[in-house]
Amino acid sequence: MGSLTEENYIKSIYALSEATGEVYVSELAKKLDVKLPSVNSMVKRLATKKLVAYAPYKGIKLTEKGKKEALAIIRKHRLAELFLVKVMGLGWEEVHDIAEQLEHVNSSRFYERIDELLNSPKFDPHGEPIPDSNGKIHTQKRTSLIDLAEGLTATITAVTEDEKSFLDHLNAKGLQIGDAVTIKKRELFDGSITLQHKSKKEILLTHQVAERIWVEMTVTRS
Amino acid sequence: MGSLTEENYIKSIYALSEATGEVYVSELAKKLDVKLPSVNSMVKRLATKKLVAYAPYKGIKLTEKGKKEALAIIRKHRLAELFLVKVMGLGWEEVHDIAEQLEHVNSSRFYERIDELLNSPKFDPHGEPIPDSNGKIHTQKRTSLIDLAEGLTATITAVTEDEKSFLDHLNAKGLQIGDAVTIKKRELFDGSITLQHKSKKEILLTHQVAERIWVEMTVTRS
DNA sequence: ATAAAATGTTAGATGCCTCTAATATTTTAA
DNA sequence: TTAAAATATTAGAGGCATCTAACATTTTAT
Repeated sequence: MGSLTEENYIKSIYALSEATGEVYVSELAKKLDVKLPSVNSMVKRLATKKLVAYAPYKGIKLTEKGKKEALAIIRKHRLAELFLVKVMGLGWEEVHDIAEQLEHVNSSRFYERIDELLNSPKFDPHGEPIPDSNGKIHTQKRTSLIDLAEGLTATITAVTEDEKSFLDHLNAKGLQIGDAVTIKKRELFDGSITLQHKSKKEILLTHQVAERIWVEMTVTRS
Repeated sequence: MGSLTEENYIKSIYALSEATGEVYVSELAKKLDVKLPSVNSMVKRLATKKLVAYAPYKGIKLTEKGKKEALAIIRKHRLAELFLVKVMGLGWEEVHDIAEQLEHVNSSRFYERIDELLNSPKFDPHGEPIPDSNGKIHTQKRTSLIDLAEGLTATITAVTEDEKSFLDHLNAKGLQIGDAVTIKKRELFDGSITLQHKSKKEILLTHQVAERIWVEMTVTRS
């Protein structure tokens, strides 16, 4: 087990490499809110521990060992988020910061039990996949709001994006996980979508927002 | 908020001072499993932060500020233990180490919610009182197994002692929080007690063990 | 009352993680 | 193609938390 700081570096390197492939010292410094030399010396330490492969002036890459550690932390983070929402009844927009701390708890028993209580979930409340205990991510086809034709009804299952501003936006519109919505109108012009919500209110979502909302089709009986 | 290490020092100083009044550098070193000079320099740091009062070669005392911080940590520890047992279904003997980590989580929301879910509990699963959010401990008369007369029936509500060996001992005897027991026989000779348990088994407890078990009298209707 | 034992402190070093200031390399643009 | 801009590294220092070795004080027991 590395230190808390080390875990945060590993996690950030993983996240950045998922997003952009290569990871640079400057990006990492920005993400972790530390200065360049701090990153430089930490990356060197991580390299001696064989957690990253690193050559000066070149990008940073996680080794297999590093990747495994990253996935273990991400698993804990996402399990924690789901647990905070489903078991503890916290709002999806307020769980991220708590999960940032819980992800560093070192107790297989604790996370085993969370996994059991949640019935080995595959996605966290923001729609991100939860790696299994071996670090394997089971990706699975998912349908976004923008994939639905007009008139269809579906249930919101998750959202991507951890950002509080996004989650607050959805809350302000009155949307929650589990809500049933019907596509009222799809604007060809700007890709925005008008929903019919259970509250009977009509809700207008921009394309940018709608594509981040995952749904499950409501089965229509014949 | 102090560092994790600082919190552990504060907590240990509080625990030792509860047990013995005065706290000495050597006791603290033993409890925290570090060498004397480490304690010495940390205590000096804590003194400059006004968390402890300290004069060389004299004992260590928490200031009001230090005491407040200690009680906040203890509150979090005990809430966490109860939560792990009651909400997550973990065994009382396995929650201590996890709570040692959760007690450092910095989120009033998290602990507010735990407190709510547990309905503002007054005692943790080991029978220790839980300070309220102002650091006040509501002590309250409690009845131990050794206070009961023969023939009386009561329900186990908690135990003192955090030690795994003690908790394992009780588990081995088949005793759990919530179990109803009847006092079958009290030995004058050695203070041991024979219980009638719901499982219909008779259980023999030494005085030393029985006095650490808290019970609530079962109300007898007329 | 003093020597031995127990306890506590100081000095100086190390690892982790961060910083600023100075320098080096790589990329980009004139 | 070379100067400017962007990016990365090194050097050196500081705070936190720990250690070992050497020294100081207090307690205890003869």
